[in-house]
Amino acid sequence: MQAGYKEYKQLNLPSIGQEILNKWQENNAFRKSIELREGEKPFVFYEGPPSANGMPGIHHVISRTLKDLVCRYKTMQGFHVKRKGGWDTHGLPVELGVEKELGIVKDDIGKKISIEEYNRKCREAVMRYKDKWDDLTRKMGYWVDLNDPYITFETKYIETVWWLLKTLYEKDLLYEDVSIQPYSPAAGTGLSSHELNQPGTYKDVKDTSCVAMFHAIRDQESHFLFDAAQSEEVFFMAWTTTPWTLPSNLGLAVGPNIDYVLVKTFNPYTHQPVNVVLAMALIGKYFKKEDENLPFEKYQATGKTLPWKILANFKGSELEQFSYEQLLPFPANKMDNSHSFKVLMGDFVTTEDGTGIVHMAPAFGADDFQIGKKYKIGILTLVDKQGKFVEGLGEFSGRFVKNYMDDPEYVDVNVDICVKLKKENRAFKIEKYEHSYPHCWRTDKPILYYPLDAWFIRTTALKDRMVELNKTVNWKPKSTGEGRFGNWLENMVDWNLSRSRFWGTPLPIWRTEDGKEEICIGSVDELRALSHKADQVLGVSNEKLIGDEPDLHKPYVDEIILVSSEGKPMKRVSDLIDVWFDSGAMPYAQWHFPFENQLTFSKNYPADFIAEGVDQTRGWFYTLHAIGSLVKETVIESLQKAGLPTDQVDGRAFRTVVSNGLVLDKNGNKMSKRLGNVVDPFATIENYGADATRWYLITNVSPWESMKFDIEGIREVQRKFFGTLYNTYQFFALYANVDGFRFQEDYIPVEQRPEIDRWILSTLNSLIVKVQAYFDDYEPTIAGRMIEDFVDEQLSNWYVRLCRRRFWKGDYEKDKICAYQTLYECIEAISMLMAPISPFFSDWLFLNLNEVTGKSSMQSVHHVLFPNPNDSAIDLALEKRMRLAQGVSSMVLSLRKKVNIKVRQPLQKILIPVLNPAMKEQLKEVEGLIKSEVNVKEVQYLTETDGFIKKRIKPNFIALGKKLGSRMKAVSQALAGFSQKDISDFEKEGNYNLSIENEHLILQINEVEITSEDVPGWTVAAKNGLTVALDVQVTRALVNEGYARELVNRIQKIRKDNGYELTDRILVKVTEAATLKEAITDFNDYIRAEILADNIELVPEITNGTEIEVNDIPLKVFVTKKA
RNA sequence: AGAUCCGUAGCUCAGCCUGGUUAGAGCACUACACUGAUAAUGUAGGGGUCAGCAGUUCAAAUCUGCUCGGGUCUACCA
Repeated sequence: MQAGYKEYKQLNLPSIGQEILNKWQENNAFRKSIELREGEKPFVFYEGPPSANGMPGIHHVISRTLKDLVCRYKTMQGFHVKRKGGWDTHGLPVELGVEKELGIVKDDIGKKISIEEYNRKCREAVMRYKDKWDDLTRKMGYWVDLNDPYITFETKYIETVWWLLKTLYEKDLLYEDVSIQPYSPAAGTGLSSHELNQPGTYKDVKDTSCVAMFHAIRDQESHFLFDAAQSEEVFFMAWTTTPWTLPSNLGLAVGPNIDYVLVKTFNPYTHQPVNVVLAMALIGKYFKKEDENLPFEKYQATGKTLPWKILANFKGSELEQFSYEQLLPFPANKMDNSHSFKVLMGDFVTTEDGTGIVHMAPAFGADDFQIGKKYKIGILTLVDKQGKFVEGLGEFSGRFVKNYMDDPEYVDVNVDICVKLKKENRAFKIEKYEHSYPHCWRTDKPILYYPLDAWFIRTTALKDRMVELNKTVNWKPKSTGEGRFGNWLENMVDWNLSRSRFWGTPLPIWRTEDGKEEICIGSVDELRALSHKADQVLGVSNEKLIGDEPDLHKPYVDEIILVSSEGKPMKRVSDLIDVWFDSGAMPYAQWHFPFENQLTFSKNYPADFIAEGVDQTRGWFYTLHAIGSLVKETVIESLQKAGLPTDQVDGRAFRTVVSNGLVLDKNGNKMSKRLGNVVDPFATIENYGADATRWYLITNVSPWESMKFDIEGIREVQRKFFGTLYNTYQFFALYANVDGFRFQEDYIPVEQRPEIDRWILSTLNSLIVKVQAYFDDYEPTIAGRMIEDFVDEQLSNWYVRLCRRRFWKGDYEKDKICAYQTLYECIEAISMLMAPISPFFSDWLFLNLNEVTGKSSMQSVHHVLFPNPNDSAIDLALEKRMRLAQGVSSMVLSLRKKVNIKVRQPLQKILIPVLNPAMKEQLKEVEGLIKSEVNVKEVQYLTETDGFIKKRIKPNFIALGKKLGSRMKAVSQALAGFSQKDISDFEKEGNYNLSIENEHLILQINEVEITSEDVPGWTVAAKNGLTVALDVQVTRALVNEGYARELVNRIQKIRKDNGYELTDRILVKVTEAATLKEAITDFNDYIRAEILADNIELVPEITNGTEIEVNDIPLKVFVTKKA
């Protein structure tokens, strides 16, 4: 234990952070905080694994602060809160980073670099910034166990993932299918729907769109068109924003119930007469009303007018199976299929855009594919997986359909296709069209829809369960769960698991070449047994691939050959799985469940709490939730087998989820490296400390709202909150050291302490109630703001200010000890209340106190239990009347200001009109505080009988509103016209008869509000129904007292300037000044007591004294320390 | 294009759910004061058509509808 409280020169938050960090390290504070709660009720938290292949940013600080504060709070509440860290290590971000670094593209893998080598690079790259992350974790005070994290690339982790996959496979929830999927040519892989739903994937782009003209073929069915046109030039018009799909066109879809027209007109580009078919509703998009039926013979190529005329009307259904000529025939898209190039019926066709006729390229659109299948029109995939046209497409062969390679010389092939169509009289309108289009979340390149074989999880089969379970999840904010997440679940599609990449968890499915037999492997043992069998049956050599510590990654797993029941070799399908499955599997895989740690798992499932950014709504939150819902039964079975309880398992992976918002820069722009407005979290913590940073991030806005990050805000928090609290501590330490207060005396019961002590303790306990409630409700922002208000407004600006004298005046006896005990308790409680948010400063504060008093046996504030409110200390009436005192004081100070009388000048009295005895009682209790605070000698209460008060009456709108309705206005007016006598009659009777618009009304006294407004003849201030008048008369005695206090003040300043100790006694000489002599004589005792002088000597002349002024009177004083 | 959240002082935010008559706080700015907590503090001042319009109501920042502006999300819209 230390002798005295540490005192400091100034507040230095970063160095406090450093100091406490060292202390934590020495004491293993984090580990101990968990060990201390061993055996207590667990509170389960899951850490969403970050990927360490990028630098951490300030937005990571906010979500981690949030996680940390909840875990610290729950620990302080007595829960056992384990916090296992984790790393997300697979997936596209890593692979693309490595490709960039090595200067290769996907196609080079396996050619220029072996897969083995490539994956080794990925494994290295993924932990590239691990040190930085660990450093940030430490410095920001995020307590998470980094010694034993789960790592998604480890064999054990993958084994659990495989177990999950096998579970799904066996339930027929994992299947393979061909479908049109979002595909990223730049990344070389398909994407899942939730990858497509990452923020920012949809971007507005300007594409060349084109209305193409498909030449109709005259036959038995279609001849009426040609007859109506009296021409062979009849075209179907179809609009596309992706002209590159036109060579793959195999059909045109129309809405069966949509009205179409045949229009005679000219091609605006070639000026040839043409007849076109389009939806009637869309005529206006291509033709002007005033051009209708203009004489065709007057049409001029250069003219602004385009004559047109409707020749025929018909429904879409009448066009079924009409044939047309292939638009862009090439060797590569020659079709020998009688079903191709026909007009088809499509219910999805609308007349909102385009022409009402939809061009169908089954390879590149899901709708197209479906319809195409139905009508057997075939499929043309004329684009390869790199995104370029295949051979056999003439001048377009080998060209990228979009600029996937970042080629500055790239010429848009879409434009060239349009130009070709234009020249061939096959384009009616070509224009730039702006629309939003999905882009790959990693490469930022446009995706395309592409036919792929892929493995899917049948999430839709469990949709209802997922929706139901979601309703029982506590979402913060609620709207994210109901809206964003709820809608997402409602519109769920099956989860596309396949990724054709290299660095990821391989899909553990092996099959024979003919595809007849297939097996899903669910554990390493199973793989080992089967490969051993294959060694024997097939004579292959799997042995070396699957030793004690097998690497389950590519290329090794691909080399393992298994054997089917018929003795045929089975090879692994080439797919890897979506990296999001890895992270969604963490509740199980982090414990290597069910292979090990069943007990630990059962105690840590599901999570009570998780928190990440909103961007994870459709990412991690979804995959956790989906997997939890899908494997519920299997988890229960496994636990039962292990003889463990299962009542915790209901399919939810988490019970409460907090999604925090984006961090924007101070102007509200998204932070991005490109804009250079990213905030470096290390520098911020370095300069301002983690405490101020965390406090700012939490208290500025609710976590789920996007926050505008402004460094000024941290500065303000530092000054306003931490500065004030530091000052309060410093004040306490200063005097407690003088008096040797170490909380050794008997505890003085609260009810025996002075009013003001009882008040601050009551306020403190009320604060504890509220802070607990808000923390419990995951509303740390409000909790923090309340602590702030208490520290600034109540503790520092009222309690300490009013009690200052109690700490430095008088002997060390009961009142003083009360003051010390009270202030100590407040500071100590604050250190605990704020500990979850600002862990360093709070611990520093706690330890500074506790190292002297030894009140707590704990080594850290994070080991103690969170304060519980002492209900008996709460006295709401007291809190209320103190607010009254604060109000009165504030008004008196403002009156003093108005008449320019400084507070140091004592005044005789204030007058307060009281409307009832209760009010007077309330005020009387706090009278002493008011008097000393505003430096007046007495408080005089004016009652009605004094005849001084002028009252004002107004309706109590809430009470009267319902009763009066529309007569409210009239009553309000009537009351405004009340005389003083009317009001006092009303008060006397308790009710009043009012006649409004020939109607009699009886108003009750509680239906109006009566306040005092004025004390005639006095300067008054009024606020919230309270009025105060100040007696501004300054008598001679008061003037002298003012002088005395002024003199005391000057001499105190000299004491301080001379650097005397608080307890030093002094000798004082003062030059004689006529004006002051009386004051010094009359208030001699007072002055000496204040300045700790035995005597004040009045002398004619001082040669080497200090010159001072007392109320503009110059004089000299000479102060020396008494030997 | 739809869904959703948001729009209150120069800035950051309360208040809105549950309507009630002078719309608050902090920061910033200006002036004055205070000074044994002093890189603090107090008092005063300027600064708001509560985005706009319409409706409901005796009464609207608050409830409803529409419009505008911003964010986020949804979308296989050809």
